[in-house]
Parts: sequence; C-alpha cells; structure tokens
Amino acid sequence: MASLFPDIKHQHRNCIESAISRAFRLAEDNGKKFGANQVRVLEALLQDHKAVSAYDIVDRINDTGKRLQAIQVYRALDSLMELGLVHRVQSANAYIACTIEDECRNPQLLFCSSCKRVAELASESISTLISKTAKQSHFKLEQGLVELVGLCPDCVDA
Amino acid sequence: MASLFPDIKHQHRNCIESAISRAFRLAEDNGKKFGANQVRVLEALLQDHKAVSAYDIVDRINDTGKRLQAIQVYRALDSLMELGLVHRVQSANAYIACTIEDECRNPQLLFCSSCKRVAELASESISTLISKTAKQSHFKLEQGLVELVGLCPDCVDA
DNA sequence: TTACGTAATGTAATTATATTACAAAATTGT
DNA sequence: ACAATTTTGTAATATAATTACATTACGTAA
Repeated sequence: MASLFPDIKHQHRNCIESAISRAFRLAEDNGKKFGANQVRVLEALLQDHKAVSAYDIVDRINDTGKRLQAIQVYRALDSLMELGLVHRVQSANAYIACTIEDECRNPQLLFCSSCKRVAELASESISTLISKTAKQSHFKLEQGLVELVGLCPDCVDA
Repeated sequence: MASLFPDIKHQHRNCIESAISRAFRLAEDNGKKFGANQVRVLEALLQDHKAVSAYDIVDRINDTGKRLQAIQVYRALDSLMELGLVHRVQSANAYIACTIEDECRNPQLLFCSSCKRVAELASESISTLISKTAKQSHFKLEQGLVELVGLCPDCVDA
C-alpha cells in the first residue's frame, strides 16, 4: 500500500488549484457564500499538508495583502469546516485542508507528531464500528473523532 | 446493555474513595510520588463524572484550603495522566478522572455535549482496528485517540 | 429607486487554555 | 552533613478562542 502521506516532491500547485476550484463548486452546490476571507484562509492552509494553528494562518495571511484578525480567520474556518473543506486536528489545536475529493465530514486523521503532516482516511470499517458502539451504548452520536497520533513513514525512517 | 454512564443517584462517595486508594496503590507500584497536589487535583476531578477544565479545577481547589496556580494543576494532571488515572478530553479541552479499575492508557471516551459527562470504554475491537489501520499505513502509532461526541442516554430522553 | 431587514465583515477588547523561566524547598544518594 | 536531583512555588507570558458591537454589503418589497 502506498503511503497516505503526500510525496514530499509532489506537484503541490495542483493540490491547491484543484482544492480551490472544488471549494467554489461545493459552496455553490450548498448555496453558501464563498467570500474573500474563506478563500484566503483556505489558500493559507493549502500551502502545505501540515496541521496549522489558527494564529499561524493569521500570520501567513498578514504577510501578504490586507490584514485579518483572529476572529475573521476563525469565522472562515468555521464555514470551511461546515463545507467539509477543512478539518480540525484536535490533538494539535490546529487545522488542515481536506484532501479527499468527495463529501468529507468525519474522516480519521493520521497526525505525525514529528513533521506535523496529516493524512486523511475515510475507513468504512472504522466509522461503522464507531456507529455500532454508539448504538450499543444508547448514545446519540454527533461526531466520531478518530485521530492516530504518531510518526509518519518518512519520519520513522529518518 | 446497561448505560455506561453512571447512574445519577449512585453512591458517589464510593467512587471517590476507591479511586483515591487505587491511585495510591498505583503510584506506589510505579515508584512514583503521589504528592498533596496530585491528591487535591484528583479529588477535585472526582467531585463528579463530568469533563472539567484545568481552570475549573484551579477554582474548585482554591475554594478550599491553600491556593494553587494553573501550572501546578497542569503538572499534577500530567503526572496523573502518566499513571492513567486521568484522561484528557480533547474535544472539550478538559479532563476526567478514570473510572476503569485496571491499567488504562488509551480508552475510548463518550462525551455528552449536553451534560458534559464522560463514559469510558476499553473496546478491544476498536483498539485492534486502530492498530491494524496504523500498521497498514506504515504509521508508528503513539496514541489512538477516539472520542464519541454526542448525547448520553439521559440527555437524549430529556 | 429607495428604504428596510438580514447576513457578512470589520474592529477592539477580553476570556480561556497552556507554558516558560526561574526561585525555593524537599528528597535522595553518598 | 553535603551535593545532586527532583518537586513545588511564584510570576509572567504565550497561545487559542470568543464576546460585543460597529460597519458594510445584499436581497427584497414598497
């Protein structure tokens, strides 16, 4: 099985472009507005595949063009997360641009504690097991949070 | 299946006593010190089965007796987590006293977003599936974080 | 078109969560 | 008793997220 983590030398420009155009499509489909702030935040996240804190996003944005405040970034993150275009990495208080093509609401994240990169999984077997567990416990599941924290293949080898 | 969530009217004093005595035993077994601050933090957490923020712990402690600062509470939480006596609820930036009798390092948490209570699970099938997934991805797993966020049976009914 | 209601954006300030840095006291090994 | 190490105490700061309210943009009905 190929690594879920993006090749270090992949054509990253393509990621960015396809993610942005996908974002516009998705927002349109959902009748949501996709304003300048959302675009800037998403672009900032797409600069790499690492988990980025909200304030790092603020910094990235404020390095270029019109400055934004934290609250504006948080608002954009919220709407992007609603669309499933961004995920929160709970174990790092950070955020990541989604890399999965289709509707993505509750992925499993593999977070490398060394290089901070994040890979996404949408494992049927995991989400099924989670749902089943919730049902058994008479628990009304709203979100099934699954994060694997550890070392990605590149960092293990190194 | 009975609810994993503690009965609202259970004999809570018993929980506290058994958890504290278990804590002393465990610390002794591991050759770790179990000082006054650890005891006070654990007692503060044991006042109920809810997820409690670090600063709420600070407040609970400072309502009675010698005052502690945030950093002291965080230090105590760290050592308690090392012993497996306390777990962090990532999705709530909060902490919970462990309710499982034996060694407990990586439980699955059921967190009720309404009443803030937390139930613990130690599901073999989940942890096995997580490990398998990590292995398949050539990912060196350090921690498998699983949190089910939603409504507990009591809050669903209400 | 204008006037009105609603939603999105902007600005300032504050609250919540967690850590760094260093001093003082307690503990351990010799 | 003494030095080395660990734990605890105190102050300050860093990081993360939200509240409150003003302003602007946007749809829509008169």
